Amino acid sequence: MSDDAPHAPPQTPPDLKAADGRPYHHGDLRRALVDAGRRLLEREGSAALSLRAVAREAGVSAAAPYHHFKDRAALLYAVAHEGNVALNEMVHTAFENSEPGQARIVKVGMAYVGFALANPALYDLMFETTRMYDSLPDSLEAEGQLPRLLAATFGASLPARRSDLDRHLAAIAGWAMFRGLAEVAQFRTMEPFKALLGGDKDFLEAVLGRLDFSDKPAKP
Amino acid sequence: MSDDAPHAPPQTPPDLKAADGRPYHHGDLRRALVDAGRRLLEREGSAALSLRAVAREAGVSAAAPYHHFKDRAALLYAVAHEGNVALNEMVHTAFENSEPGQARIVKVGMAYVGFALANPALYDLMFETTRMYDSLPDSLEAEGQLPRLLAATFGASLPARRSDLDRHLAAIAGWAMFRGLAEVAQFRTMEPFKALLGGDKDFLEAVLGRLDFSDKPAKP
DNA sequence: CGAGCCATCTTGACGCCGCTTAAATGGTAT
DNA sequence: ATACCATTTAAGCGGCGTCAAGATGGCTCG
Repeated sequence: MSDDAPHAPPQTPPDLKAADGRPYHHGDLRRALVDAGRRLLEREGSAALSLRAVAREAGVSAAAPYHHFKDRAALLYAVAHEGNVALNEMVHTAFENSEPGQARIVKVGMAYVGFALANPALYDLMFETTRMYDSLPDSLEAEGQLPRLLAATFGASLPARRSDLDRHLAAIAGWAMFRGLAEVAQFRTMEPFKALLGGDKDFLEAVLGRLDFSDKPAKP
Repeated sequence: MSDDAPHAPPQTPPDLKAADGRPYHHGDLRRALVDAGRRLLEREGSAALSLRAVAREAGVSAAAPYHHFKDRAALLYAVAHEGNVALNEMVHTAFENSEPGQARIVKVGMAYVGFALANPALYDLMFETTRMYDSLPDSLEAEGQLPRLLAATFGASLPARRSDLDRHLAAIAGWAMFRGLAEVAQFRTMEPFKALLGGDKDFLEAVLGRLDFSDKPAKP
């Protein structure tokens, strides 16, 4: 019933790498598996991300990953986590290189959606696993930081007198907008607009320009 | 190379049901399989939607579905399609029972997101398959009608003098907003807000109330 | 410096899956 | 009644996730 492992807990955490020196046989198989996963993801799409394929790609037996990942989902989490770190970094940079307000919203949004457009397979994977991250402890730095960044992005664009609830609702709406746009922007239907506006970048800027949270009460 | 079947083309289309009378052996297995799929979806989630499981649920052999669906994806399409018809109907009703402008945006949005909240597994499936619908011929009524409804919803809320491009961009932004909100609204993180505001309905209304496309040029 | 520990990795196996091929079945039309 | 042919079944292939048991080899401690 407790949160301990079923058998006697070992001295080293079970699925964390050795932390300083390189581990025993392979030389950090966990790292190699995640890298193999990212390679497979780019090469053949997220459907090809099987444990066996990843093990094959890393040159180990089919059961080897089970000493580093509890199951297939755990491996996907690990790959998606790296994506979240990268996305978080891009959004963070966009946040810091912009002034508060509408301009920042557009810049952060373009960073977010641009990442999804540049790494569609990886973003898909992150997307699929987000629902399950959501019910994990928030010890995952990158996953927790991103909502906070967005809250800051949208919250700060509101007039100072507005309530905390208003800020939160604005952040939620903005987050939803980014996620939705990241999805829709990949649709074939969008290509005419992209062509008309001169590419992904201008298309995103035009759509994000429609967002305005400047001054609107939560309950009319 | 042609689009004909590999063997001699039969008199009736291969994967459409018999259209009036009930077919040969089972009595409309295609219908039964889709129903079994929806049942399984609600009971065990979209991961359990295997062809074998659906066949088992319908009480036929594992290979039987292949005479009604080209592959697993085709079955998922069929189930998702029914979801799209239902969603389309709800959105259509919301559209007709509202005045143009901000009020309609909120009503249509609540219908859309409300459907996703009420049928999470089905919406997920629709969501996953939308990307592939997008590259299909638009002979699918419900799938094509929904974007048009949203375009009307957002386009009509713009002042008459605005350009067609503006209307389209507004529709895209709105569509993205709905999709994103349908996703985010299912997160555990949203529960405090829902509790604070008094439930799903008021939460959605509050967030959707943040959307404003009333008067904003496409290129500032 | 040698012996043993124990995490790591392999081998082999089980059940489920998507999908194919060939044979059986049973409405329907002649 | 009979022949046709769509429909369904039976059997099988390779791939998958996962587990149990054994082999391997780096690390630690005597």
